[in-house]
Amino acid sequence: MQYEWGPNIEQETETNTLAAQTYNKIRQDIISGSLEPGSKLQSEKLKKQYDVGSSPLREALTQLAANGLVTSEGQKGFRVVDVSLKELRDITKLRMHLEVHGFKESIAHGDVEWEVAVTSAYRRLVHAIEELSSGKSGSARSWEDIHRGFHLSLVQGCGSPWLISFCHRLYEHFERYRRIYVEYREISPKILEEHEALHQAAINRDADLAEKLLSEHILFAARLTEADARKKGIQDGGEIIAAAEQEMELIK
Amino acid sequence: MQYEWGPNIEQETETNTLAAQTYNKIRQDIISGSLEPGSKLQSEKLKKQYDVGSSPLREALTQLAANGLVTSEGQKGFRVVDVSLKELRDITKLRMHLEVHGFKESIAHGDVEWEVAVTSAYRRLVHAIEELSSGKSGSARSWEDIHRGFHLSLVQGCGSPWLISFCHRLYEHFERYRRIYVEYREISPKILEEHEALHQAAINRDADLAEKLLSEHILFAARLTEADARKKGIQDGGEIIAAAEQEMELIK
DNA sequence: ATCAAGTATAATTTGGATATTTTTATATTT
DNA sequence: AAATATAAAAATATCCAAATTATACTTGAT
Repeated sequence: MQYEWGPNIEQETETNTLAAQTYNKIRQDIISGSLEPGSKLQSEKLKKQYDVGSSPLREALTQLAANGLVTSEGQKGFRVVDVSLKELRDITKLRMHLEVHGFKESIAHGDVEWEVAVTSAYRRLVHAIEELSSGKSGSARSWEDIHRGFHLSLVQGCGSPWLISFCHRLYEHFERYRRIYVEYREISPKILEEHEALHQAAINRDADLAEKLLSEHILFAARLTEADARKKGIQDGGEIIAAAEQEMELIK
Repeated sequence: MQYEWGPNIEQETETNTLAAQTYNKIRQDIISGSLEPGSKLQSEKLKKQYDVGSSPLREALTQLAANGLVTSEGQKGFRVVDVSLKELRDITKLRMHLEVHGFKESIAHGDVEWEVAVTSAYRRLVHAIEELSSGKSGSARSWEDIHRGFHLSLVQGCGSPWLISFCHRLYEHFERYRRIYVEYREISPKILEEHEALHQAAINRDADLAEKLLSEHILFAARLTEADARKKGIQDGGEIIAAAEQEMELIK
């Protein structure tokens, strides 16, 4: 969150403290699902696994806890935060609300720098899709990073560092659900089309279209995730109706 | 953030770990302004001041950094996060956006428990005002806690733990600006009236009125804070127009 | 089966070791 | 002589490993 130099991408700088490196590694492992939801994070095991001492590890876990990827109870250590359909829906609704708001603000107030950033992110996305479909997977950044980069670029121009940081956090948690539950599919032409449309809406500054496209895009991803999560037997939060779908009605 | 037991007040449980206690103390001191914005947080001094060792202190600071009250740069330690009019406006806009949204959601979906909670929070507020104006200040909870309790109760029924947690964080940061800059005034009858109106709107489930009242309430507080901040020479973020005021136009 | 005491395990904290940054002093160049 | 560059010293952030304290488990008695 910085105001002097304008809105920025949340620091991904390779901070060299052990604690920061460990934070990134564990974060990756939680989002990718290799550290399972609800599982206990025992310090001794983690110290061996990530080859660090107590202090950096503890610092990493504390940070993760503050970001909501880990829970920390009293004197009982840390756990990977649990998952539920209820929370998936909550995250989805709020993502729709905030990202759409941020996107429209970007469209209203974003400067040329923002347009350039969106286009760059879009080009990287296209490039990554081409590489993936042609087999060679050797891109520097991962598909996940590039995809996140595009979505966050849309709100990057809104002028509100706070809103941007909230969108980051929500995206991160949403991504965890997707990576845990959605089984890999070929990247369909539909994906490319949707992102192209979003890019166009941004460049054309078409706020209404932007709202419609982004809402649908997020909701579609959420539906897919929820469907696959059900198959794999995620615990239901106890509700029947996907509240996010109601929200959609308002848009149509 | 918990889904099993429904929306809840962010844990204020007296966790007994030293780190948690230290976190609370430093947090208080930052919000109250006794630890000045931008000032360096030197570990040796803090260790003496709060009478703790390195690890709990570091843990507290790490947590504060993740919550945005503290910045931590590379190997250069921690600082109290700086203030600017630009950020005050950002927080204000987003608070208006999110708290109003949460309040309306509470009105739409909140159950009886929520109504009870709002009324309780309101009664505590009235009681506190009476005590303050009659001189005896011996209430258990501080005025700040009670006031925060009331405002957060309004969004408590919205059914979205994520939205609630965002409102918490924004309120916390907004409160810091207020406590640092707004010079103490008698609690005017206006304050009591405004909160009574908010309470009534909640109980009557009047969403439109709720939106109007809460927007105005937040904006009024922001104006007051900004005015006093200018007097005391806060650094301006470089903008001239209070963007939040535009938002108000939409409501009228 | 339930409870209590004792043991084992694991989280938290302490205090000090290591590595980095900042400051100060000295030397070199313009 | 002033300014810049280099090197030593001080300050301070980060990290580790041992000591402490709290929780979880086991065992034996009621």
